[in-house]
Amino acid sequence: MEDVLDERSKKVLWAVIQSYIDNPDPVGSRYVTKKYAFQYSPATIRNIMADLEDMGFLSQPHTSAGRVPTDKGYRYYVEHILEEKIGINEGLLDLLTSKVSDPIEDVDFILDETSKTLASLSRYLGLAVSPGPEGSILRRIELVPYKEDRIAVVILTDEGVIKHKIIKNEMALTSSDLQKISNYLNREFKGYTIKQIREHLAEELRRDKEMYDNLMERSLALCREALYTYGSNVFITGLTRILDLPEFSNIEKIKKISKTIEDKHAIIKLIDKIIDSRGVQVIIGSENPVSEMNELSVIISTYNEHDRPAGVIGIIGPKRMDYSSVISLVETAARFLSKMFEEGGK
Amino acid sequence: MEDVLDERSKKVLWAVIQSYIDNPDPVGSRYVTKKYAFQYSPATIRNIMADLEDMGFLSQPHTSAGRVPTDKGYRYYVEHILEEKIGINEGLLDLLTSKVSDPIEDVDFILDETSKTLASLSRYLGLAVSPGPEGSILRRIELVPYKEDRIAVVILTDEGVIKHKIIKNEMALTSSDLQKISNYLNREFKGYTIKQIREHLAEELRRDKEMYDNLMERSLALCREALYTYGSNVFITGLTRILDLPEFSNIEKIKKISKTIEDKHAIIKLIDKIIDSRGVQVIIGSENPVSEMNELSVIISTYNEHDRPAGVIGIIGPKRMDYSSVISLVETAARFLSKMFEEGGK
DNA sequence: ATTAGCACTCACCCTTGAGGAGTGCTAATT
DNA sequence: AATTAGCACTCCTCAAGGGTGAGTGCTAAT
Repeated sequence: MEDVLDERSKKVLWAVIQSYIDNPDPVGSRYVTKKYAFQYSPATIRNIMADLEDMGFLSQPHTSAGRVPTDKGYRYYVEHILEEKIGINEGLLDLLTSKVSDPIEDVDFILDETSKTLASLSRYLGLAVSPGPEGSILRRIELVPYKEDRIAVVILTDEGVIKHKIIKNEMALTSSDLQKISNYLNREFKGYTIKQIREHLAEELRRDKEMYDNLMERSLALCREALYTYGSNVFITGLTRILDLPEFSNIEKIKKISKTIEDKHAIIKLIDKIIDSRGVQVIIGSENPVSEMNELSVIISTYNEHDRPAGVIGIIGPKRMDYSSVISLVETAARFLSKMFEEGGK
Repeated sequence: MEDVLDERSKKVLWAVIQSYIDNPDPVGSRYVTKKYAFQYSPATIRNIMADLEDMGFLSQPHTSAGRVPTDKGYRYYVEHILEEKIGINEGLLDLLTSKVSDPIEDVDFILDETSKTLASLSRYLGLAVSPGPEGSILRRIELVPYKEDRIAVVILTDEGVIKHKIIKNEMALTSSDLQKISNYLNREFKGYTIKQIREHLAEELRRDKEMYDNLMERSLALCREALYTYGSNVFITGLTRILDLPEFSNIEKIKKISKTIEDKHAIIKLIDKIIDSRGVQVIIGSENPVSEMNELSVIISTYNEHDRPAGVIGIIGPKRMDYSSVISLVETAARFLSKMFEEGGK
């Protein structure tokens, strides 16, 4: 969006949004002059506001009400008015460090905690998505005999994700068979991403089944089955807190948001659509392709492992959120996670 | 509660509750005679209702309104009026079988699915709690070297619960050390419950540290650390659906219930308090020791593994729920799970 | 270019009053 | 003695009406 506003208009837009973030009532011209000590009279402000409305940055709920920011207004605010220097949120960093660093846990635990911490500091919803199969590098695969006719497959990746699955031991593999298969799989696939392994397996099996000896064939079949269900986990926390916000005094909105939370599938879809660039991204209201979230804003960022985007961390809240502090929270959390995985992967 | 009512009063109480379950408006005398084709006039019904109110089974929101069942009324209804023959819900059984049986999954997946299915059939909240450390029997413990200085501990229990934890390898154990330790732990503790092992470990370590050789000491320390976090998982699903009920048109109630859902700790406490007898239990409104749930009813049942209560399955809903069908759903789910673990444990 | 003045709009809140569902009581009926 | 009809009474619900006030847009003065 081009930077089309003069300084004075920017200030007014800023004041309106600031006031609206503070308190979701339509903002009047008189209030702006008083609260933000403008040098102009309410009448002048009214003219400016009328211009801003013409340009689509503000709107009126009804003729004789004050103005409310539009999505376009928020967008302009985020891009051109907000302070560029978004700092690191030290409080969040301290909290995360104290919560997560001491006992070394797996990724799901860390992400759940991060999501909760983001939720509690922002008072909105915390969101975290674990690394998907695309970028996760296999560290180790372990086959453990389990009960008479089953095998527990445990997959460990570089990020510390542990997935497990119990599969049927239809081929009656013995304990030592399993040992051999594990060794083979580890030798063959360690260091590849889950996605690569999947593709590789699909191809191998298609190409020529007879090419390999029996044990190897079994290994591949096992591995395929275990990797089949490998996907991202989504953590969304903080519903209770968000219900205190005045915009959720309306049942319909609560329903929408709780549906969004339960249907984590939609979130993954959203994230797939959105994650192309790195850094913190801001999705405001109707910019969101998921229509259920058109009344919400989403601030997300990828976090990296070895400079490769792994998963996503973010905050979901009302459109009138305190963008600068939320962006700083998300930025901080993303850096924290990236650093954590950097260290962990050494 | 004693069976203190004559047939006629029972019928009236039944009619009031039935009507109230159908539609949460206070029930009037005229409505009862019409809808349920009573042989008496509204005036007679009024007299009976006044008696029921004196006994505490009904109450009036205000002088000129109809009656509403009290918790005591529901309790009497459940104990003395409800059909005793609670059948198995075939639809649920079919659904569960199709969802859960085919791929052999671990307990957490099965419980999550069961909870979702209960939620969708009842239109209330589905609840499932995985087996805790008390009764879970260790099947296998596996130590896998993970990255340079860490070990992944994987614990498999009889029910198919898999817990994993990553711990620091502070003692610089080699891969073959780990192998030896696993072997030792499996030999020593297989067949014991997690709780027993915990207690055993605590005692061993307290008694005499020098009594054992170095490796064994290390094993025990590792094992202790890994078992430390072993606890029940709680699955609660179906929030979206429950918001459609008229009793949750009130924000305060939504807040309460969402708090209850997020604070799974409270649920575990509730369940600990309540689970003394087997079979389906009904907790109505204020009977619930957790005060946040005083406007809700909870129907729960334990499910067994080898005739030993393992975890809990249930439904949480408004007090005016259709008790007979909900009880039947919970009963069916509990039997299904018990059977599933019976087979799985063979 | 800015501002004061003013008529106008419209949501919000409060009051009022009609309507109606339901009750309790009493007296009549079976 | 139990049941029922009749009736006065209660009190919730809802819609209509009117006052209030915040806020606007326009015009004319500064």
